[in-house]
Amino acid sequence: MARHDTSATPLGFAAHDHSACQSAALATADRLCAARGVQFTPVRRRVLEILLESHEALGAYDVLARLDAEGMGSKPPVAYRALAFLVDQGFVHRIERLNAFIACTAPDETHSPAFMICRACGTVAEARALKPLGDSAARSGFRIEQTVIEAEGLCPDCQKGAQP
Amino acid sequence: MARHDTSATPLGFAAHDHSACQSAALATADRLCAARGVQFTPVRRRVLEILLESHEALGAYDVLARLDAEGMGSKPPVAYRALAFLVDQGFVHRIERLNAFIACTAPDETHSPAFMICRACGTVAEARALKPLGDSAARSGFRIEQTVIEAEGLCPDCQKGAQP
DNA sequence: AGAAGATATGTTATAATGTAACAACCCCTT
DNA sequence: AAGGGGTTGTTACATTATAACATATCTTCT
Repeated sequence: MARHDTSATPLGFAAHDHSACQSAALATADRLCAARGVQFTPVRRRVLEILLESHEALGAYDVLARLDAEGMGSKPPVAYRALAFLVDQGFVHRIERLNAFIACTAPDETHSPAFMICRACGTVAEARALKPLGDSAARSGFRIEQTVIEAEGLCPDCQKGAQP
Repeated sequence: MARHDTSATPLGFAAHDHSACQSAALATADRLCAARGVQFTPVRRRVLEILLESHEALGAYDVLARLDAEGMGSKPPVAYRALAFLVDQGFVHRIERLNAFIACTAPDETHSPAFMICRACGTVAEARALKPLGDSAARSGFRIEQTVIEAEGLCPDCQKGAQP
């Protein structure tokens, strides 16, 4: 936890303009919610902002703690419901491996995301997933609706740091 | 829960000889533990047997309940430790999406597994994973050590059953 | 504007999942 | 038999998550 510069923080492992990416994501969320006729309420918006600000995977209780500090809700269901909404709308992804949530980097495109999780620094980078099962699924007759793809390893910075 | 025939139950979505697959998996585990100089203790063996018998993904507390019923341990750490051992040795996989564990179908080969999880009946089938990130990882410099690949959808049987 | 219905939030309470820490035991070697 | 490594037993607790119901807010229709 300590990734709060206003700009030029890494997105994944590449530098980017952080504040621009934040406001773009919020604008996209505004637009899509309006288009879909769903409510982008203050709590929901604030939770998305929290995830965008930190640009890390945060646990539901981390998010809740921030909401609580701001007087926006102190009980687990408040955070879980907002997170469920954001995940449903595709603005946030759940990282199963970490029981955590992270803002989507491309909320305006439907995509099957994949994540790279650094086991040393905890950074999570989103990537585009390839078809991970090839035709095993087709051959077996299984109809895939959604996939979880999460790679764990060492990010470029932490490799330099000489972790085993 | 209800998949306990002694043979010809589906492995994933294809029929197979269940009792043969069980005893083969146990023999492999015996052999590998001996080769690796680690102890295949009664609790560890029993946990693997439980997972092989059910041939489903079971939660840690499901496993614990069975151990308890047999007088082999009643406290969570007993189950969690045995499961951690089996996962370390590659005899069991953890399904992140379900917080559950399933016996590996190919414990003698090192592999990066992928799973197909039927959302209707809960059956979990193991498949071989393809490289799910292509060169995103290589391009970004991320060094992958382990991947979680879990597809959720409908198995062939449940598609017939007309789930939406 | 007002009422009805749908949606969202607040709250209580509890369920489900997972682990740290230490004591006791077992087996093997010295 | 003493010591050491690994395994198990147990206590206690931490973390993650949800059901259920009351209240509030928004939306739509008249």
